[in-house]
Amino acid sequence: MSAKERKQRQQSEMREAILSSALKLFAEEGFENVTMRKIATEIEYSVGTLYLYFKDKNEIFFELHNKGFSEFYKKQLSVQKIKAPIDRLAAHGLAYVEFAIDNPEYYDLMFISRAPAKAIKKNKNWESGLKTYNLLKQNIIEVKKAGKFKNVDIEVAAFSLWAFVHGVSSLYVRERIILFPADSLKEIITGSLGFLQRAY
Amino acid sequence: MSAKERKQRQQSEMREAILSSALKLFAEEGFENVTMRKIATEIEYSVGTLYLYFKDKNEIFFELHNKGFSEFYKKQLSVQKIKAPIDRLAAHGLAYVEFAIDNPEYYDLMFISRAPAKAIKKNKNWESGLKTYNLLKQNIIEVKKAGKFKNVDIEVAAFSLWAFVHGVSSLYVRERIILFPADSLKEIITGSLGFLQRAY
DNA sequence: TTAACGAATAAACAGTGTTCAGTTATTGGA
DNA sequence: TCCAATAACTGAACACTGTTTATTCGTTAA
Repeated sequence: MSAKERKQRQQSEMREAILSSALKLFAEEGFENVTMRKIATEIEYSVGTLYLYFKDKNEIFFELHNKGFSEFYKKQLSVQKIKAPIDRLAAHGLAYVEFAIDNPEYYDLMFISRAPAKAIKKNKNWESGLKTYNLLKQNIIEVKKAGKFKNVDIEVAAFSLWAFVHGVSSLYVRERIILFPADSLKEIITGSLGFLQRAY
Repeated sequence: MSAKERKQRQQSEMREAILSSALKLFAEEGFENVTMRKIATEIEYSVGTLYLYFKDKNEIFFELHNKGFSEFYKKQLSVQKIKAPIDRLAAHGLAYVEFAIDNPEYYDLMFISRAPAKAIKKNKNWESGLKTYNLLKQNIIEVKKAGKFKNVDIEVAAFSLWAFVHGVSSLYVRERIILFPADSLKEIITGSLGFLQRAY
């Protein structure tokens, strides 16, 4: 059945082509400026063809959302080599914010935008997000073992830390930190990460 | 010149009518489902008329954004009657998150959505936001006087606290807390506000 | 060779924000 | 009271958006 196999290969190649074009436009022009027609033009097919490979626009961005999470997880893992639990947790938070600053479009898609969130509910594929969240919880457990975080529920601590780094990241991504002069921005952000360590 | 005065009054009445229709639709159907044609139908005028009173759709939502900030500020002020600085700051944070939960559309417009942010840059009217931010800083200063928050820069502390409550609020508003069962949500949020107090 | 099937297309649909020539209403002076 | 000038309003049209579908084209299997 090599004919069928080729068909399947061609199909997944087409999906891949659509995704990488979408990704390119997405990075260049931002989420809101990516249209189905632009993607179609980019891959040199007609608009209708896109709908043979993806249910709708949300499904395309849901796939990019997954790609984002995969890179995100990789970045988080790179921090795990740090031995001291407390330093590791601090680096974890910094890595989180750095990802958002370096990949604002991805971060938007993953944690702010509503578009792919709709697709998530159906696919119940928040799995990728859970994996990184469990990494965080694991690091908190080890900090607890190291004697800090006494009398703090793990769930509460994890959510709190997440909320904090997400707060910093989303204020940055959605440009709500205009208050601060651009050069003091980095200082404020790292300072604020240091601030949270007082809660340890 | 009472004729001119009447003209001006009629003009501002029309703006008000447009805004309250937009607000109504906005609260009922959410930001994305409010169209210029729907607003026009609501006030029983044609679409074109809207553009005689507002430059574009963003300008309408920029005004609603201002209304939101006004209510927001009121809510923040209600906390100022608390005498003990530390309790007051805690209540301040809680009031912030409560506002977001009770007025998700407003919160979205004020701190997440990109639409009115475009209008902000031109009108440089972030003033309303600054007022509430200064309130926060004032409360931090008083907590410092009460002997806490030693060796912490006020700017850093203010940004950190803001980022934290915004993190909680925006995760809620954009529905990224699906992880947690609905009934434990409140517990998590209040618990997380308590967590931050460890940094005091 | 031909019938069947799958892939790709292009036109059309219903919706969006925005513009602007044309119509109507209101005004203030003769 | 009449009439020009001005202001207010309209709705059709424009250029877009995502999505659907009848039709065409190329490939495959008998």
